[in-house]
Amino acid sequence: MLDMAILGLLEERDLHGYEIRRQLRDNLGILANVSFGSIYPALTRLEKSGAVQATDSGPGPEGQARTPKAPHTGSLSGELAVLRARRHPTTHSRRGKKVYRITDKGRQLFVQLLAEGGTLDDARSFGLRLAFARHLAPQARLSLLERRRAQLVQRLAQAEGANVELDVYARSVVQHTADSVAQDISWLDRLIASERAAFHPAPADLTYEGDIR
Amino acid sequence: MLDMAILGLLEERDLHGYEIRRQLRDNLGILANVSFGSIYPALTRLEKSGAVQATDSGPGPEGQARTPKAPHTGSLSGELAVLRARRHPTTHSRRGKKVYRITDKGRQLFVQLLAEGGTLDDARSFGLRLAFARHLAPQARLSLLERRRAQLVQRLAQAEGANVELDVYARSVVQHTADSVAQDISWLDRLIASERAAFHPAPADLTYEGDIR
DNA sequence: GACCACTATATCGAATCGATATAGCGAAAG
DNA sequence: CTTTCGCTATATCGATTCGATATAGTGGTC
Repeated sequence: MLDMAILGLLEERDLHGYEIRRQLRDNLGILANVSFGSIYPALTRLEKSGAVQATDSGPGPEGQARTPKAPHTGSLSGELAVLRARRHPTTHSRRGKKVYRITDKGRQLFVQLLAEGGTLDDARSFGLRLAFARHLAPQARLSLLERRRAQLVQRLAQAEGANVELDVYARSVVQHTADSVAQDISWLDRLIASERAAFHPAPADLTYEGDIR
Repeated sequence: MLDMAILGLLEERDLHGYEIRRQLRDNLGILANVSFGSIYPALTRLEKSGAVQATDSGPGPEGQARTPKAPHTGSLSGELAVLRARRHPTTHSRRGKKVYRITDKGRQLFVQLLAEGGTLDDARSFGLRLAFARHLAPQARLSLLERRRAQLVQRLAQAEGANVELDVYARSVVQHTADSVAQDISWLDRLIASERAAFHPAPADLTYEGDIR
């Protein structure tokens, strides 16, 4: 789920982890607040699978590899930090920016994740998918919306006869959630209608121009 | 989060894992669909912490199994049987059940989790908390509602100026999510007003000559 | 020069999910 | 009668995500 979002952002431009998090938080923050504990592992596995490439960007415009200057702070804590870092020499990274670039394989994976991947159970996952839906073909976009709609309708139907024997608070929560789901459905209905209108630009026009089989 | 829900159910009566899942799904399913992969580990850690006790007992005192006369055929009947079973949950007491009972420590933990524990970031967590809010003291209940409200207001404010430079789909998702949050807030407002009315049972207590409408 | 806020990467443990394995049992199907 | 099917019931595994925490460079302020 997060992989898809990251790839979607990298479609626009190359980014490093911190920037990815900021863009997600600033633009889609109300939808999904993603933590670093998710982003960095996600970037690592995307790189490992070949979907993105990391380019170690230097501090200056020359972009050369940074000279590994030792932390000569003179403080005791600094020396201890160096020792600790040497004791765990896993990649022992210098704190430079790692700028990631999407590969062809990544673009392929992105569209696949967008169209089929993952569940569209929760609003989080579906919302992120829809937020990048401009990268989908029109019929795939429509299919995404309709599948989500069907899922919500089913969820609503299941909750129909369940309100019995609940106290005020539980019933209020269930009722409010059901109302929210109903509103999600009508929102999806508007989106679906809009999609169909874009696909058939003259729905009430019965001339021979728009051939429908 | 799940621990709280399990303890809340066990406050009512002793249950085993499968029943816990069914009750959650049937009653609060629209809110949170919990999988066995969460429930059984949760029960294990609750038992390990002393909040619940497992009694290896067979069929409990409820024992009255309804005889399901079901003259149905094939796979279609299977679906119908599922639907009917959900409406009329029959407690089949079968082999090797682990029935869990809440302890005093568990009741203590339950109220603590309900009032303070965990984040109330997502609707899932808060909804489950509120669903069991009858076990809270009135002022703790009010505090829960108000903290959630403040959190949503902040979230909404953060998303104010973020709509720029998003395409149609992303903007639609963000806008719809913001609308949902706004509706959540007014729902909370109604609940808070209702709580305050219950706490001050005579809001129209007008000693002076006043207008009562 | 001390302090603080922001940028930046990384790791850890815990919680949850979805899939899967295993098995008993009742009823319909053949 | 035996097979098959579906429901009940417990458990585990790998993957993902979160929140907390550690580390460190940079730039601005008092």
